[in-house]
Amino acid sequence: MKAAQKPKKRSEAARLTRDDWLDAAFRAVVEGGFDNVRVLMLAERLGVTRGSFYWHFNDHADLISTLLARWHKREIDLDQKVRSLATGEPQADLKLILKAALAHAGSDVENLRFELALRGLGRRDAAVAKMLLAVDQMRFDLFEQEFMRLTGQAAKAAELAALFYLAIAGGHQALSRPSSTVNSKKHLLSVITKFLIEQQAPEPSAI
Amino acid sequence: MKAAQKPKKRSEAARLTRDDWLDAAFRAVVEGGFDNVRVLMLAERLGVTRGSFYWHFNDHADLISTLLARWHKREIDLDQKVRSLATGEPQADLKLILKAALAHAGSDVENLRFELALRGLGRRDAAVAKMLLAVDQMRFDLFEQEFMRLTGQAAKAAELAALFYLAIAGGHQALSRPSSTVNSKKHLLSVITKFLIEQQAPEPSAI
DNA sequence: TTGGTTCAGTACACACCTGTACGGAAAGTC
DNA sequence: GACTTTCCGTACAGGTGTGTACTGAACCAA
Repeated sequence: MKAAQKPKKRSEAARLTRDDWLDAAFRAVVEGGFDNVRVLMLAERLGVTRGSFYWHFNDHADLISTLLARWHKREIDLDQKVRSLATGEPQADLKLILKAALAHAGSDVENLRFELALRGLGRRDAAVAKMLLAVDQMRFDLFEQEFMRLTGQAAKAAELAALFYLAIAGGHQALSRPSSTVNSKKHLLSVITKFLIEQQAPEPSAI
Repeated sequence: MKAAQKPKKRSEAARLTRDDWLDAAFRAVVEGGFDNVRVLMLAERLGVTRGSFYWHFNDHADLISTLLARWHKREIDLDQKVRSLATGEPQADLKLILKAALAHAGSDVENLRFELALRGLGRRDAAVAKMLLAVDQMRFDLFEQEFMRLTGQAAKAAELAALFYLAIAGGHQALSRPSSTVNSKKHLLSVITKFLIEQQAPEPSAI
C-alpha cells in the first residue's frame, strides 16, 4: 500500500483547482461527448481520487452546468472581441469573420468538437438547446449586420447571413475530408467568399 | 421474408423479431444518441426481458453494427431512387432534391436526428466515420452532377455543390428556430434556390 | 401424442459509476 | 508550534448495466 504510493512530496503533485477539473471534463467531452464525462475517469487522468472532485464540486451535474456556463461566457466574450475588431468595411469584416470561424475549426479543433458535442446534448436537453439558440442568434446577428452594410437590403442581408452561417455550420459537420474535389476549410473559404461576399457587392446589379 | 404480419395469439404479448429490436434501438438513438441504447431499457420498452435480446443478437455491439448496416443500405437505396427520378432538367432536379432533403427534416424528423447522432458517433469511431464519408461523397456526387449540367463548368459545379450540401447540413445542425427573421426549412429552401440555383443558370431566362 | 424448434423468463456473476462519511496530510495563519 | 483551512485518500453503500447458463412456455410438424 505504502510502497506503491507516490514517493514525491505533495508539492510535486500540484493540488488541483476547480478549473483543472473543468479542463479535464472539457477534454473528455472533446474525445467522446458528454456521456464520456465520468468522475472516476477524470480523477484517474488527473492522478487523484474522487475525493478531490467532491470537494471542488457538488456533484456530477454541478460539473456539467459549470462547464456549460464557462463555454457560454467565452462565446459571448469572443463575439464582443470580434465586434470590436470590425473595421466597418463589410467585405473585409466578413472575410475576417469567416477566416476566424474556419480557423476555429483548423488549429483549434477542440473547440469545434466541443461545440458539436454540445449540440448533441442540446437535442435532449431543453436548457442547453435554449443556450445554443441564443449563441446562434448572437452570431447570426453579426453576420446579418455585415451583409446589411454590404448589400443595403434587409431581406437579402438576412438570407445571405443565413446561407453564410449555415454553410459554415455544415462545413463543420460534414465533408471532413472528401478526398479529391472540394475540400479543406481553405477551399471552402474561397468558395463562400466568391459566391456569398464578392458577388453581392451593391454596385453592379440590382436583383 | 416470411409474411409474419399476423400478431397471432400468444395471449397478449406478440413475439418479437430481430427488426423489432432494431426499431427500438433506432428510437432510442433518436431520443438520446447511441449512448442511450441500452439492452435493459429496450427490453423494458418492448415488454420483454433481456432473455429475448440475447437470443436475437450476439451482444450489444452486434445490435449497433446491424443498425448501422441497415441505415447505410437504406441511404444507398434512397440515393438510387432519387437518381432514377431525375428528369434531366437540372433546375427541376435540384429543387426536387432540395425539397426531399429538407422534407427529410420536416415530417421525417426521426431520420434527421438519427443521422446527427450517427455523426456524433462518427467522431469517436473510425469505422463509422468512414461510412459517413462514403455517404457524403455519394450525395455530393449527385449534386455536383446536377450543377455540372446546370452551369457547364466543372469547377463552379463542384463549388456550388459544396455550398449546396453544406448549407443543407448546416440547416439541420443549427438555427432550429431562430425566432424572427430567417427561419423554417421552407424559407431556407427559397433562399438556397434563389442564390445557388437560379442565379447560376447559364441563360438569363429560365423559369 | 410426441418431440423438436423458437422465443422469452430467471438467476447469477461481474464490472463500472455515483454519492457520502470520515479520516488525514499538507499548507497557510497567528 | 499549535490551530485552522484546504485539499485529497479510503471505505462503504447503492444503482445500473452487460453477458451467460439454465429453465420454461408456446408453437409446429410428423
